[in-house]
Amino acid sequence: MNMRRLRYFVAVAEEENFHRASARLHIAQPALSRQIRLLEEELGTNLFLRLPRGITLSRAGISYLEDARQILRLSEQARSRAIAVESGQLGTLRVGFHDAAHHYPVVKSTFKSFRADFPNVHFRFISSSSQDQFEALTTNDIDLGFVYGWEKPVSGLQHLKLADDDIGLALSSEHPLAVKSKISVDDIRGEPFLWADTVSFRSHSDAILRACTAIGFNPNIWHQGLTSLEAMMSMVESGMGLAIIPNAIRSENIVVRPIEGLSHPVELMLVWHGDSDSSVVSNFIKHTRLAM
Amino acid sequence: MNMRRLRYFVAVAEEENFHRASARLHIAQPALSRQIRLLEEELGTNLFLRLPRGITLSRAGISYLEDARQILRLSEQARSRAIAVESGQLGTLRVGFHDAAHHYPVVKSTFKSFRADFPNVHFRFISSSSQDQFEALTTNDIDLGFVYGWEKPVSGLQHLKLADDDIGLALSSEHPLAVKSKISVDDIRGEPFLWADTVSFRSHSDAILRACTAIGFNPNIWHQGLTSLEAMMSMVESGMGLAIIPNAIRSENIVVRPIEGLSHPVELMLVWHGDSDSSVVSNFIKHTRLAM
DNA sequence: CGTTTTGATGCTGACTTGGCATCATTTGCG
DNA sequence: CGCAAATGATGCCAAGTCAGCATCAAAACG
Repeated sequence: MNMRRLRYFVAVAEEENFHRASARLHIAQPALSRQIRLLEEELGTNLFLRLPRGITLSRAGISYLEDARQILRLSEQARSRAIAVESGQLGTLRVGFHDAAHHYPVVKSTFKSFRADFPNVHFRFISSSSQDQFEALTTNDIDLGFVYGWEKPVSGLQHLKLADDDIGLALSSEHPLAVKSKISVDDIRGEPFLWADTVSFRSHSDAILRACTAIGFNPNIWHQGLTSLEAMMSMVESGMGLAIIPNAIRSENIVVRPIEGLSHPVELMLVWHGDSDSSVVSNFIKHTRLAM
Repeated sequence: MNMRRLRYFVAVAEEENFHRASARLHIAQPALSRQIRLLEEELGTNLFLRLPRGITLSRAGISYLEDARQILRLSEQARSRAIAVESGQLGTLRVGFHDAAHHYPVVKSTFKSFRADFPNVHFRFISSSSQDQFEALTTNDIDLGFVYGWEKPVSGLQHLKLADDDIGLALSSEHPLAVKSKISVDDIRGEPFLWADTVSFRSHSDAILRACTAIGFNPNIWHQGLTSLEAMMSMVESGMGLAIIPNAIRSENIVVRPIEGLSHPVELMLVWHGDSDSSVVSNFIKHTRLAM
């Protein structure tokens, strides 16, 4: 079966005349006559009724005309869609997200700018830890990852640093210490602390604890097991205790203050697979660079 | 664009391997390799990523695969539908109906039998007078007509007589005359009569009037302008008067009795266009003959 | 380091398609 | 009525398309 035959058939069906159709198709009439006959033989049924003068669509032809038009439409659509996908105008991006990423303005502006230029690209968002994202990138389960922490990407992955940050003390804005612009370790010795779940935040929470003990501060961990930044902040706001979180994390009724001597640098990075030559991905990376 | 290429593409995409796909398609591997390249050139985009070892679908390829499958499915469907239409298994029949036709059992049994054998044939029913049906048949606006009356079909139309009938007197079963099995003209002289609308029933009502006067009966037309048999019968049942209708017309609480000497033969006919060689139409006619 | 796997390329013959000339039939016009 | 126009069909040939075969190139495997 040849698409050309379908095009020819549609032309003849529309003109109900071989000569006019052949002119429209820029081929000679006998060629057209034959192609229609071949199409009919291929289908095993007549598409036209041969009247003493001229032709008309048969019942089978009427049915086939509808389908032929749809096939041609679909065929053209298939081509343009493939090209749109190729050029990155159309498609789906699977993006891994560390929850903290949403607190950095560069993320919002990147998506805003990308969406303005590529409205037909769909996103699939996958919230997961940085380690899981490295994993997912190498197994090609996601196309891009917004990774947060201090881990360096594994080999074969490329990355772009989006933001630098360090940790500080989160406390309710009604807390007496909120008035101070810089907190010393002595200020918070004995204060009750909220602590992240050691499974969800893995080495992250360990590293923070190590940084604290390094400056001679042993936090009084009052409540623990919080599995998200949102949960942590909600508890801080309720006055359940203080928490150590990245400085950029903002929430109503909460202030974050640096702690003298305490440092645990963290980075927000966009990470992707090195040998992916996909236009959607590289377009996204380009927009991220522009949005910084 | 060639459907074959789409089939080849789907095979390669499914196998992700030229050799296996070529075996499945019963062609040599180089031929397949080239057809895929030609398809890619035709589309203007790569469908596969050439990896150092083997191939994978590109993003464009994934998109195109979906569309290619649909095109192939549709193409096969188009063919089988055309053949089904050709053989009369599928399609639409436009059938003209004189309202009286529904009172003859042969109509019901014809449709029942036809529907059992051809469940995929759709009907479009068009209620219209016999004259309008002859017209519609010649202009190919309907495929079949259930025509009622005494008019002979115009030339170029073929017909099959389904039922013979004659006219009689319709009266409420509570009417004193209902006990008589045969009515004489003297019985009904002076009785109030319901009469059909002379426009809707045209020459039909004239002819009946002529038949009445021919036997010296001048009906006392009390109410007139009824445009359907249903309306007429409803009025008869209400005791508004008597009516002259075909004997076969039956309704609850109404009896129809022959009138001595009065005759106006009417026929129910199936009429169709002589040079239509459509299978659906001829199948329907065959079933009608069987149902008689 | 040779063998296997996997895709690409060059060449040739067979099939497909289009153009040209021509035919057959019907219709319309003087 | 007879001739021209309209309309589709057929025969033949050249150009294009496609498949098979042999072969190459690169990478992986043992």
